[in-house]
Amino acid sequence: MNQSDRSVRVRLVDVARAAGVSKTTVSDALNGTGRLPAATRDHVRQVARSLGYRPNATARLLRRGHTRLLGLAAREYVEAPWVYADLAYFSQLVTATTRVALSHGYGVVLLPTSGPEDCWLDMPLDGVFVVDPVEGDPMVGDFLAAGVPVVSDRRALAEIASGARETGRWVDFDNDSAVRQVLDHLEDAGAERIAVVAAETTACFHQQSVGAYQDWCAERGREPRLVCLPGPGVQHTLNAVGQLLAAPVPPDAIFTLVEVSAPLLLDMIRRLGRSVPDDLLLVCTTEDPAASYTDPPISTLSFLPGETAQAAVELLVDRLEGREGEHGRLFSADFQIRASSAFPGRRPAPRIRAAAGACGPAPAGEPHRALLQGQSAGEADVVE
Amino acid sequence: MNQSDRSVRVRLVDVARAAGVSKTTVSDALNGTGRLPAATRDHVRQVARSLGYRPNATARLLRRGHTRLLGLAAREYVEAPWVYADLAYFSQLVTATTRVALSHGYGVVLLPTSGPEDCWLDMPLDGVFVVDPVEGDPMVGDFLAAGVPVVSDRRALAEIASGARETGRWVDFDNDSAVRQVLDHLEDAGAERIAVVAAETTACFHQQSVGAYQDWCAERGREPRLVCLPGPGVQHTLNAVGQLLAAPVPPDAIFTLVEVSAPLLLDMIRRLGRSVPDDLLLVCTTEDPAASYTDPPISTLSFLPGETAQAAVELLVDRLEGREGEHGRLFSADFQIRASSAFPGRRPAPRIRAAAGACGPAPAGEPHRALLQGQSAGEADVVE
DNA sequence: TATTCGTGAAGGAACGTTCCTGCACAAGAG
DNA sequence: CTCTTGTGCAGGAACGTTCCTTCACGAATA
Repeated sequence: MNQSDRSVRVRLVDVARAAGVSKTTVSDALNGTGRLPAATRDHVRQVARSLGYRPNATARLLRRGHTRLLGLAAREYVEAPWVYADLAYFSQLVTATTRVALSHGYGVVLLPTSGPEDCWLDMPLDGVFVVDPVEGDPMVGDFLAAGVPVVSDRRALAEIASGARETGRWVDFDNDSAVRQVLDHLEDAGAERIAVVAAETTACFHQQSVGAYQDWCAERGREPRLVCLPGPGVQHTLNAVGQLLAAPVPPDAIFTLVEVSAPLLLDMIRRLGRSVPDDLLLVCTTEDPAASYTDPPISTLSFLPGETAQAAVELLVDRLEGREGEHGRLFSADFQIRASSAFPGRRPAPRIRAAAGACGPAPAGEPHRALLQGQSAGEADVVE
Repeated sequence: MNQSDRSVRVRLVDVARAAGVSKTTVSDALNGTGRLPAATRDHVRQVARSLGYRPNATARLLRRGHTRLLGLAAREYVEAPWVYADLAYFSQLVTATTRVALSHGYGVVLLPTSGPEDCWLDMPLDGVFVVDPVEGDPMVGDFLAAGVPVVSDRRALAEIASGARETGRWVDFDNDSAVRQVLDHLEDAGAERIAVVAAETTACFHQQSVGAYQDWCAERGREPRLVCLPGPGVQHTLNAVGQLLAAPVPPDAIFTLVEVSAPLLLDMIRRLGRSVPDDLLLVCTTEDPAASYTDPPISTLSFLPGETAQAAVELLVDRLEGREGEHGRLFSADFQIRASSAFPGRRPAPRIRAAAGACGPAPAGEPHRALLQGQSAGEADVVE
């Protein structure tokens, strides 16, 4: 957009002059507004076309007061920018966000996760979706202070800037309940030494999940078998599993909290001389549909990036367009039980299963009550 | 950005009034421009901070004349929007585009692939990267006509709007050469019945690749064994492979042109009673690093989404910032030969291998000459 | 004939910045 | 004392739209 371009670019007034009308008339003719006879409208349109006129988006935006642009930031790996494209969760989240935003007439801008302070404020955004914000996230604070509506996927961190005019919206998952659901299932299936593979990040998701695992073990007097990966990449995960299986008393179930190619993990386990599900039960946290096509099919825990993104965008758009809807939405993870997590020939004990999908803005505290109840009492909604 | 917001939002003039100076002074103080003593500058800055002033991005953009926003559109599945997030190629391309753009100070807007005519022109973009444009792509034409620089990943389609002031830039791959490289390799390894799994799309990439395969077969008097998938998804690919292997005289090598989870494919082939590479050689077009961790590791053909995106963005940014650099760049695909594509105990014949990586704006026509030469003569650059 | 009414179109003020121009004043040079 | 030079700041014109207000004019009505 340099000097030569600028001078050659045809503007609204140029069309007006060429058509022998005022710029108001041109604007009205092109936008379908105002009171104009069809003849004038057509004439102006034809002149505009022949001159190759294209409205300047920025000027229009300035006048209209909104940009119809939503920001999307993935904050999890702010400090050590892992290539989050490798994670199906993120790429599905990005795609879904874009699709839903577009269906509401909004474009999506991928935001920098780092950079000069405040640099994100230079972008003309109507609203922002911050994925996995960090503690006291400055980005969230900045946007709220600037009056830009924010939706984040962590309820606890949504309302950072307490003095701001804006108040953050949120979409969240009940991680604790999800992890317990998987662990309970493995326990019911007969597993006695459940190992967990997690990542060594400060991300809310991992912290909460690992915490839930440790609590669950403590409640039962079991020793946690936890491996935390120092970084991303297939190799680390394979190493971790190898290490687990090489122990004197190896685990009889593995639950991965990091995204890994499920078929590859299965192949790897076989190469180490174990068989799923005969020697080892397996549950993977993954969004990769390949997991259901292996032999045996692998049980998966999904955090529904599509649904999350859809809810987030809708929350944001409602706010932007003045519809005062709900302020947040709590989801349950989707646990798909497949052959990889049941010892053959052994029938799992009946168990309560929390309903998957949205469950509304439930009150905080004891989010996994249903599961605990199911464990002690065993009423209603018995699955299988 | 409704009425209440608008009235409450603090503008440059508000700061000026509060600080008792003119808006020029405020602007200069905040931007570090003009001739101002430190005292004034600090005072203004403090007042601005205390009022919570945030500059309006749109107004600034309008005045400055550029938005520092780049558009990114994936056109391949315009008509039938396949969920391209499932394809590692696309998600890596998106990530790389974003990363490189940000490193140059540009944000990236994900563009709609369909929608009301011209709707993409409503976004305030400095330039656009159109991935896999269709024949006579209106999006490319519109942007060029509007004076927005475009870079696309198909050389042939880059310069659609012949009358436009702008002329498209491009990044491209030598598909023909890549496909022949793989086929030659398989032939050298001893394969006699090479089957290809492709997708039934109008995308340039598939058309060219399938064409290259058919030509290659014709040159040798071989019968092509081609399966075209009717849609995306794991299931179709698995079905196709199953169908191929169920033939009376099954292929002894499979080359997939569609993205599929390589470990899953391997698992699937084993379940059908075949062994890689003993009964069947395998080469997969994929960007998934998991392919190199299986047993045996799988040979892959990669179209280097990261490098492509980087080159595209740099081409675009050079143009935007007035640096008249190269007009396009031709890449070679990266063929990684691993154990899955060599019959054990058989040593492949020596072969010429084209250098991977950028090879500059080579003249069009007979792009695979090097390979053909290598086949007949066999000079220089022998690999292995 | 005077008054209303609807239609077609023009003029110009916003939107909130940036930046060019110019004024007042003080200090130094002649 | 006058002329230059430099500093510190203010005024206001852009940027290219949209949209509110006004106005002219012909037709229908009182």
